[in-house]
Amino acid sequence: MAQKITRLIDVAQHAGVSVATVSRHLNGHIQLPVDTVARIEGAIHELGYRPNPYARSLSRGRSDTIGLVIPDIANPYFALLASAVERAAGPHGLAVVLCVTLNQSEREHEYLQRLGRNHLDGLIFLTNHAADEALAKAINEASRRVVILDEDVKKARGPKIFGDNEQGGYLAGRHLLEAGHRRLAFIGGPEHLMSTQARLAGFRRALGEAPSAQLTAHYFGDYSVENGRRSAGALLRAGEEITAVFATSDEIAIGALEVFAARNVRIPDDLSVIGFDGIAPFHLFNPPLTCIRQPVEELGRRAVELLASGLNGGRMRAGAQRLPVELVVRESVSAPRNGQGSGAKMILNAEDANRERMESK
Amino acid sequence: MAQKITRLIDVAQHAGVSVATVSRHLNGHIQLPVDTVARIEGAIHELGYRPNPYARSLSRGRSDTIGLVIPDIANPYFALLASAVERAAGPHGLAVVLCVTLNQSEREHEYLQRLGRNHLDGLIFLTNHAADEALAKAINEASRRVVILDEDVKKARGPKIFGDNEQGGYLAGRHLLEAGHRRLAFIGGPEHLMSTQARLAGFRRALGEAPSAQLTAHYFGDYSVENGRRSAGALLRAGEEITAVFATSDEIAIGALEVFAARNVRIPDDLSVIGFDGIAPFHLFNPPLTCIRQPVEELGRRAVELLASGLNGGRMRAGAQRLPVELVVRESVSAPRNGQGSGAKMILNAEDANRERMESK
DNA sequence: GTTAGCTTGTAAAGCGGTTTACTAAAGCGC
DNA sequence: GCGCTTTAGTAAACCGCTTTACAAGCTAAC
Repeated sequence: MAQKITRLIDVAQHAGVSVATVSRHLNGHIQLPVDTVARIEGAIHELGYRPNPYARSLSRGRSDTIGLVIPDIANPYFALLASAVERAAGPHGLAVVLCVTLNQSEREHEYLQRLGRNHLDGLIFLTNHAADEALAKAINEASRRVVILDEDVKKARGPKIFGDNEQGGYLAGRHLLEAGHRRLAFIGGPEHLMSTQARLAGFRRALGEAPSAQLTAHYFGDYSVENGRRSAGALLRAGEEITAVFATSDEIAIGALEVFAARNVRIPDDLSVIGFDGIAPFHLFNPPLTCIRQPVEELGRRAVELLASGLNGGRMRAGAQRLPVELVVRESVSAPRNGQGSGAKMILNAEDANRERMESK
Repeated sequence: MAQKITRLIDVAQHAGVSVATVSRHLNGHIQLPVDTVARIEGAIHELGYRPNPYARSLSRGRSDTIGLVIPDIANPYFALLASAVERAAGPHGLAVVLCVTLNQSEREHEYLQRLGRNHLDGLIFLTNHAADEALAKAINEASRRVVILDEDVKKARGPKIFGDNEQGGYLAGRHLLEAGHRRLAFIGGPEHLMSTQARLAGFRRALGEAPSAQLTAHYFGDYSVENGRRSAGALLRAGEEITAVFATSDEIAIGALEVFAARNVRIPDDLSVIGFDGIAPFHLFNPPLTCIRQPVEELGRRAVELLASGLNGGRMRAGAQRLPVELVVRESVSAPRNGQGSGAKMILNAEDANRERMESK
């Protein structure tokens, strides 16, 4: 119980050498005769020595620790990313600490500062809020040690890893078009985010390929269930004759589907829906949700590889890598009912409209 | 760029006092005249000083950091728990580091060792694998600083916080019984885990209240999708005339539902299903899944409060606290087909979805 | 006036490592 | 045997902060 914690000096004494010798041996800075090595290793094993990470970090001025900056670990998308990062970091001898920001730029700056003070060796940076010049500036000052992941930080230089949002939007649009839809709605994340813009751009590119297709409505908001609900509600209220919706995140899709279910909008008979991200168990939904799947684990892995190579003095070439996304066809997209008609409009009766009004306060 | 990082000594010099004075002021160990305080605070602010956490930890012999030991952060259940722990820890001045074990006892011991070496001040310990005497022993040696969460470690003393698994099993069983089921199956986690045993015991207690009810089959395995698939497959293959299944985790339920869907087993017409945990978006499943919901966030919060009080020398009374679980009625349970009262089936789609929305706020 | 007790501070010894500067001993060519 | 280079190893400074031991200056009590 009251046993003393083994220190380097204990190992040294036990092995009959000095602490410096043990330290340099441990860090591979010296080549020792086999019997000395044996004595040292023996002592370490016998005493159960483990270096004190705080002392080590203090002394070396680096910690072999990277921070994973994310908005929210409760979100399964980020959780999966975190898991991938964790697993990828180990083999590089890097520990990772979770830096949850709740999307507050104050906290983001805080972690950037930790990087600046060398309390963290590198950062994998994922932020979800609108452009922030100060943030970009802070990132650029540390550029060799941060990789931007999943969502762009405008004006920040340095390496970035994204899913191919534009292509994802395009695939979603084309799939809907091929099913025969011509009046489409887009429920996006925050309007000025790269991910939203790229998904929208890709979606528009697809629509451009069918002369009669039009983006009848679009909505923006957080990547949240609440935004999904609100936007879906607004969409129904607007009464546009929309036959298909592109919900650009798992959370948005879930919120929208809740509202559609509550209003008895049948998917896909009344309305086709396609999602984005594809982390939630959509294959068991009613109906199974067609969506664009992001390569979440690959994103995390790549970010670590890139950062690790940068920390080892490797050249991290600035600029974005876009990893391919994938269309997962399930059952939430079918041909529009009357070629043009929308069930959505019809089912919105006076009572629903009233409730809408109440809720929107 | 090449600016030096501000150290305590810089602050001291700038304020015209010694480092000890600044340090003691910062740690509240001294009461200084207002003008001295003003000079110190001014210097700190002006120089943008932040203490080096490694130096601080090294010097104080503690880190104000607790470890959250969990099997897998990619699992939404654990992710939600982690999120709650994170949020609860902040106000106590505690940082939390994620200790992902992948259920390997080697890693669990590693983190326990870190605790023993004072690299971590406390541990919230969640393990999912079968009993391990050595683990219990290691935990007992540090008992004042670890709280066991969610799953028991047998023979470990000290504070423990669980959902009320037995009551959850009971509620599930009673609900199924009330719907008229008499031949039931149980798909559990690892057989010797407390959570599995308690859920099974509760389930059996409920069945005991209906003379003709019997637990026709039970399966054990990991809390994994794969186990859900395998057990559901075995269940169908066995050909028992089972009318209802209790799937004891989100993952198991998902795996089982996949198999049922693939085999065209209609839920609830052919088979009623009730789940456990209730983190996944089951309200949008086909059909919406009835389940027992665990108070995940409350579990995390309580664990932190308990640990924090223990670290402050408070008395952590040993023994388990069991937080109440909740039955969430949806549509995956109905009367058995050739049983009586099939008219009781609910068709409350809209209303149910609405309630979901209210609840999730 | 001397002793005692605050108040406001200081100097310096850790905490447990890493690393630089240096030495003693051995190896080697001639 | 002599100078020169390796090899094997040491002592001590240092990383940035906390904390102990102590001192000077001032007030109050005896």
